[in-house]
Amino acid sequence: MEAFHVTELADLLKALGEVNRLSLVCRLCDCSTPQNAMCLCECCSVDASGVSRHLKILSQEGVVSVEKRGRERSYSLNRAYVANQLRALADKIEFMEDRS
Amino acid sequence: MEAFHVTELADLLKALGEVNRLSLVCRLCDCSTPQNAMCLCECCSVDASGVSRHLKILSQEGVVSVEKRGRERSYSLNRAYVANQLRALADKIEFMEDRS
DNA sequence: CCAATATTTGCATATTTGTGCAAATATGCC
DNA sequence: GGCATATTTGCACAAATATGCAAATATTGG
Repeated sequence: MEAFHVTELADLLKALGEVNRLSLVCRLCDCSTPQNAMCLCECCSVDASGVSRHLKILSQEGVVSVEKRGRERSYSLNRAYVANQLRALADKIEFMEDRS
Repeated sequence: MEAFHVTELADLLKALGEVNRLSLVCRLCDCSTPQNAMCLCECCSVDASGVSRHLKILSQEGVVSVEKRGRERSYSLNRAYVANQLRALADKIEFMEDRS
């Protein structure tokens, strides 16, 4: 029985493993308040439509949450979720499972 | 000044974010001794040449180490390295940086 | 040296992915 | 209502990626 759903975890890592998306995530790391997409455009080298698509992928993978506010959408990091997933994998990798 | 080299970290995550490669990594997780490629073939749905290519990518990203032994190559996980990278990202994501 | 085994590489290919632009959509503001 | 702003979507396209097969390479063991 696999402790991980390999496919789902791979999807999460793939979402994080693109440089512009990871830049978006790093940018959101340092924001205490939710940010809209226009503001996030500045941190990566794609136009608004590209940012929109990247944020959609991050949202689908649970990396960010989006809240509609007027004509803007505010994005915020799901810090605990992402950190826990990464740490779970780190633990699996570092500490071999006991198979007694 | 960025604590992370975003590009390099993205490359690592991308290497891990493919389902067959992550399967290989998970398989190596549970091995106390280095494994050869033939043996690793069983855990993912690609032929030997595909496994060879995936292992090469993992090796280039520092995920696995390879040791030549006769006509076989033994692969082992760089547990500490990968775990530390993942935890560093987890920490950055979870704990917002102090900008005092 | 030869046969067997393990791995890599060249080639072709199908699929996915990232991207920009322009158009469409949504919504606030006057 | 009508304009301005924010975001999404359709389309086209180039580049990257994953894959299998067959051939090449490496190396062991007899």
